[in-house]
Amino acid sequence: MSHPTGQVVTLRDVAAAAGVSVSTVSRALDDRLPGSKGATAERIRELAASLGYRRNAYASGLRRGATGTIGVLVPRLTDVVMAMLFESLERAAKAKGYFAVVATCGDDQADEQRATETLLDRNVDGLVLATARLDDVLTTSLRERQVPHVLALRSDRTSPSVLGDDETGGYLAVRHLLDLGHREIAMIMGPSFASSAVDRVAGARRAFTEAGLDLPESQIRSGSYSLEEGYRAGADLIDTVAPSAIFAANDNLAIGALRAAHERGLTPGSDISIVGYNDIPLASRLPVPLTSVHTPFDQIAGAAIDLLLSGDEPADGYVERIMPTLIPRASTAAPRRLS
Amino acid sequence: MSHPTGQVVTLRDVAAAAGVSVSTVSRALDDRLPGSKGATAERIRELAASLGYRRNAYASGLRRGATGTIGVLVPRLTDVVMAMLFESLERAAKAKGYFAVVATCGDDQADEQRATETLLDRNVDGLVLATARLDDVLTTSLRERQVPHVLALRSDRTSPSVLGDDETGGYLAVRHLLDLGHREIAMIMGPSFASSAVDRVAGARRAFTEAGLDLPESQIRSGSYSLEEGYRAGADLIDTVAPSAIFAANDNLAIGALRAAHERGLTPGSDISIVGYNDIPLASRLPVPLTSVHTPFDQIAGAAIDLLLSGDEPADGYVERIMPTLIPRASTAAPRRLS
DNA sequence: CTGTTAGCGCTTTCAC
DNA sequence: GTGAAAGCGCTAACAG
Repeated sequence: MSHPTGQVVTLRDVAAAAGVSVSTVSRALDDRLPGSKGATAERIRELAASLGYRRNAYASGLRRGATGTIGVLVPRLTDVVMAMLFESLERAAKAKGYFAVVATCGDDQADEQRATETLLDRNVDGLVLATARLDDVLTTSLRERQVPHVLALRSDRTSPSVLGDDETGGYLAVRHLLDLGHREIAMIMGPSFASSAVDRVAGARRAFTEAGLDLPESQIRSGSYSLEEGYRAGADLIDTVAPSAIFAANDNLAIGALRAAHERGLTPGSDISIVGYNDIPLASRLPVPLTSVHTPFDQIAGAAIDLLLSGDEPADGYVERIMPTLIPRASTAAPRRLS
Repeated sequence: MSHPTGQVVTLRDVAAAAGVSVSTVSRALDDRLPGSKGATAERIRELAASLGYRRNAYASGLRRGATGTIGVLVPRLTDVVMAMLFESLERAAKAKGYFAVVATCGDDQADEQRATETLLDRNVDGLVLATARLDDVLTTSLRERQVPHVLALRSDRTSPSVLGDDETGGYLAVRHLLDLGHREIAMIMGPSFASSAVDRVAGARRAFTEAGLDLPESQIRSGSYSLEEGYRAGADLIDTVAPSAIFAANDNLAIGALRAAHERGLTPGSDISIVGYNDIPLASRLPVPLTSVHTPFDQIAGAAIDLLLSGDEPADGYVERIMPTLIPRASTAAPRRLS
């Protein structure tokens, strides 16, 4: 590459052109503190713009000790849920004058560790993690090292977190099925190390209990949040439990279950009801649109960035929960009458 | 945030601990040039590791004039195609010791411009763009400013590009349908500013011509690469042209068309055949698995990174094309006999 | 192979 | 308000 990071116009150039010193230019262009800055400042700013001056983020960051960059860690971006979260974080960060960089680390704890170091090496001012496990070790070390960080979507129950209210979401989903008249309800919960999965089950349980019913372990399948897992678990549940409805703790799982149902000749909505979670864009656009619990990613991301940049250190276990909404669609309906 | 970018251990600390000068340490830790570096070097490296030293990427980048960072620009990450490309680029970059940062810019040309400047402001050593238009203006300015860049997936026919062989892919898709016996084939092409869409149509045309057939404009719909577009176009084609098969230039479009077919009581595979493009993970896991043209993202990303880092400036119009493969699945079958 | 010296581009005291 | 000077942490000449 011929022309790597060769600075085009520097502060020196602007200073020379304006006939002032670099420090004056630096101050005139410093948009952090006061608003207006007198006449010369305005002149300098116009000059800088016309020369095409752009601040060198590295030099600036080196001196300031802060880089205006927020690191985001997600397991994968090919999971639309994570892509949506990142896009929301990117927007929220931008609105505050920050730039978001992302690293992916899969589900491996060692890779998570490595990816975090990589982000920290890039001098990020703080971290948003969507990878938290209930038994997380990484977050402990971040707290010890005093690295500013916020967990999003999933919590370890200790580091500051911004989550969807998963318990309520789980409750809403099952309550919806119960209201339709379903009694044989099974659940595909997702990975048991994720607070989102655990909390959604807890909410589901509450709905059952409230209706004087029970959610036996034999009707719950756990695993990852993948399509395959949904397919496997859905097939297994239909074959062994034959439920009239399935609540999947994630839209991917629900779509996998949809396929299992289809293979067995069951039509979603009429032969079997299926509820997903997150309301990814695809959910409403499937051949049979999927009932799902909508997660407000923009709100979660906004709150996460605010919390990260607020500067306060919240007490251990501090959590903000954003309320989800159930969106009923064609994949759920009253169960078939026994004939 | 209490403890922003406060360097923990610097070269000075390591130098002091080792009883040598900072430049000695800097050289011992410079993993760019020779391999082994004698005894003291080894000792220094161990010491640095035990002290937990991490090079400050900003200071290093400032001095070196290169930052080991590659900027990636995509329209959106919630499009799985773009997410797959980015994840592949991230891996390919990492394998070469680089870090990939991404920015999203939607389909707006002004936002594309802004996002590019943002990436350039972060001193990236080069850019990979998946946003190229046939009438692109941004790429022109990048060439003028001598910014090292490579286009991926889509080309402007001028800047160096690494693409799937879309013409061949389009040919394979239509050839497959023709071989099954289809004659009434319609096409949903995607955005006409994207070379991928245009080339896939060209390939499709070649297959038609070769079979002594024709692809009239009235059987082609263009628009975006979105699910909605697929739904709209699919519905319209079915209602007006009533084709026995549809080739969609993208899996999203195909899935949208699937919904339109379903709404009209048509079962994919038996009543209507549908082919997609890219073979996203979801394609094989739909209730009716989707026939699709597989795009090898890892190869494309690897070639793009290699080309970017090679340092040569390829001639205008230089393009590498990676061969796709057709994956037949249940969504395509021989047409219904006229009864 | 090692240390000294200078400086990447910017920000920030500190005087004026 | 402005400028001179120092320095963020690191690397690259240049001598030795």
